[in-house]
Amino acid sequence: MTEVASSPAPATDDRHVRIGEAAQLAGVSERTLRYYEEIGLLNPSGHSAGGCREYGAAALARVARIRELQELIGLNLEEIRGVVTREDRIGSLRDAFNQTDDPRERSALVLEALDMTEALHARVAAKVERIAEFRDELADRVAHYRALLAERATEAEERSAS
Amino acid sequence: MTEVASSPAPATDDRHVRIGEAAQLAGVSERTLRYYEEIGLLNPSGHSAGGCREYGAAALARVARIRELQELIGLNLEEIRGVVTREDRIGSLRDAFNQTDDPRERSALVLEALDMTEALHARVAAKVERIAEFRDELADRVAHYRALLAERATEAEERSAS
DNA sequence: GTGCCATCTTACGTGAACGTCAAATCTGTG
DNA sequence: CACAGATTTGACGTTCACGTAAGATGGCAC
Repeated sequence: MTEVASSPAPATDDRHVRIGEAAQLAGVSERTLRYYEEIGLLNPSGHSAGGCREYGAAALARVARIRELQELIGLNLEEIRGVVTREDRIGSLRDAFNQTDDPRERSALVLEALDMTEALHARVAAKVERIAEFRDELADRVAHYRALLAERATEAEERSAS
Repeated sequence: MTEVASSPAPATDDRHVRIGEAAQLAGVSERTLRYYEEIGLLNPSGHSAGGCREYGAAALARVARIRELQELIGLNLEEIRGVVTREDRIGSLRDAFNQTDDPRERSALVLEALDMTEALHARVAAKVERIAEFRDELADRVAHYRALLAERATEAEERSAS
C-alpha cells in the first residue's frame, strides 16, 4: 500500500479539503457538516481566503466520532456535544499536563480525564451488556430452530430407511 | 413468589387493564400506545363495551419488545413493525406446525422461522461487536489514566521519602 | 340520576436532525 | 477576463415520534 506519489505529496498530513469532499469522505451531507457547526459541534480546521470551509484530518475524525456516538450508542447531538466537549477538555488537560511541573496539579488533571472517560465507559458497557443479552436470546432461538430442523431430518432418514 | 390472593384472582392470566394503567406498566405515555395502534404496531387485546381499549399481558409484552428494539437496537418504528410482523408470522407458523403432520411442510415452517431469527441475530450481533470494540477502547483509556495516576502517586511517595 | 375521573376521537403543535431551494460569492481553468 | 462548477448564507420545508388541548363519552360510586 506504499503509494508512489506522482506529485511531491506533503510529508505533513495537514491536507485540507472543502466541504464537498469532506462530506464524501465522512459519509454525511454538506448540510450535516454545516449543521454540526451551527450547533457548536464541529468547527472546520480553517477557511480559505474567500470564506470556504476547510476540513483537515482531525475534523474528519471528529465527524466519524460524532456518527459513532450517534448511531452506535444512540446519543443525541446535545449529549454528543457534551462528550466531545469533555474530550476536547481532555486534550487541553494533556497540554496543561505537559506544561506544569506541579505533581499535584498533574494528578488532578489526570483524575479529571479519568472521571470523564470512566463515565462514558460505564454507560457504553451497560449498553453492551443489555444488547449482548438480547443477542444471546436470539442465538438461543436460532439454536432451538436448528435443533428442530435436525430432528425433522432424522425422522425423514428413519422413514426412508424403513 | 407464590402470591396469596386476597381476592379470588383468576387462575388464567388474561387480566386486562385500560390504557392508563397499561401506560404506567409499560412506562410509556397513553399517546404512545394510541400512536402505536395508529401505525399498526400494536393492537389492544380487546375493547370494553363502551369502546375503551383493553390491554392484556401479551400486548404489554409487545410494548416492552418495541421499546427494546427502539432504544437498544436503534430501529425506527417502521423497521420494528417489520420485525414484530415477522415474529407474529413465526407465531402463526408455530400454529401451522402443530396442525400439520406433513414432515416436509413442518421443516419448511421451521426453516422460515430460522431465517427470520437468524437475520435479526446477525444484525444485533454485528452491533454488539462494534459497541464492544468501542467499550474496549474506552477501557484502555481508563487503564492508561489509572497507570498515569499510579505513577504520580509513586513519585509523590519517593519525594516524601527523600 | 348525578358527579367525577378516565378514556375516546380529532386535530393541531413540537423538537430534533437534517433536506431543499434561491441568490450571491468563491475557485480553478482556458 | 470569462465561465462553469463548487460553496456561501439565509430561510423555509420535512419526517419521525410523539405532546397537547378540546369536546364528547364511558365507567363507576353514591
